[in-house]
Amino acid sequence: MGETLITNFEQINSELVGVFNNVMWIEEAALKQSLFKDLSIKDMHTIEAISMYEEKSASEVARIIHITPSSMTSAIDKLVEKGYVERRRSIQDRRVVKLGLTHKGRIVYRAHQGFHRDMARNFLEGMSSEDVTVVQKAIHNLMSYLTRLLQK
Amino acid sequence: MGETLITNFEQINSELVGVFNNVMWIEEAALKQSLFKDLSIKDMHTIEAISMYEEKSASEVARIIHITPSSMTSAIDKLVEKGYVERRRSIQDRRVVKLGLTHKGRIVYRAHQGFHRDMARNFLEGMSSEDVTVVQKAIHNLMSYLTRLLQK
DNA sequence: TAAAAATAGTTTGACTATCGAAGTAAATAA
DNA sequence: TTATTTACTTCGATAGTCAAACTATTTTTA
Repeated sequence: MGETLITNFEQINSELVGVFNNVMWIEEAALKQSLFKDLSIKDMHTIEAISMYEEKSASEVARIIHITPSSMTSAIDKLVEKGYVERRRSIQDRRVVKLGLTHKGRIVYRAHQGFHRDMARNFLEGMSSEDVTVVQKAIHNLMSYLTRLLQK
Repeated sequence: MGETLITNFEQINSELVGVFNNVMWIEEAALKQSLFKDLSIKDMHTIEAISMYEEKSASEVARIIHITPSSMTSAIDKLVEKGYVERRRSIQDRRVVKLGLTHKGRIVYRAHQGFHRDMARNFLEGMSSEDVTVVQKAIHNLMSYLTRLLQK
């Protein structure tokens, strides 16, 4: 590895760390400045995991965001109270609670998607289509590395 | 934008979100499997912010990780008790608390740096030096977008 | 098919991280 | 010298998390 490459690696490494260490906090701060001040970034991730179309059960959502079912219960309690989420008992299996977004929940979901898109757009700023393919490979590399770690 | 490019954008967007939503959790899980089970990912970020060489005050570290000075006090209390961090009163200004890593703190700091490097290496896997430059630009785009948001 | 086991979610109690407000000690300005 | 500001700490309140025990329902099994 030449000196320039090493320098590149160091810079990429340190900016990657910078992004990871700040992105959550920035998302939280953006929420607090928005119309949805009553949501934390964790609430937002719950709403994101519930998502728009497929119905999910409480425990499925808990698994996605890595909290226990009991924590899920109290998280959902608050989101229901604030009017973002609906609880419905499943008809097929009456033990199961199906979660869905209310109108207000859908609005904030879409707004948050917009935030993510802005981030992705800025990520790819000024890239040719060949460049985009390279970046796509990189982010895919990273995601599959993390998935691999997750499975261990 | 052609259809392929749109598809690329969607995939990059969704993997980017996937990375952000999972990386903290994976770092936490990796810590729990390591020799340093008594550290949370937030403890690790505190240690990271204290860093190896330059002495930093308690309030500087608090600013870096976005917590209040009072939260910093109790975070440091625990890291001191567990033997990762040292408190020293500044001689120049005896109100100031300078923070430093102990031997054990330095070991875990280096281990965590290794974790980051592995991530960066996987991110760049199979890339030519031209590709690396492209990826470097992308991650730099993202970091400066976030920095811009942060300043607002 | 009746009883036992498993599953989905909730409640409870304990613990931890966080904050803001008030307090202390030291430095700086008036 | 006194008043103000600064750096940190203490205190009390609040929110998120978990594990264990519990309820209701479904599935298995004897």
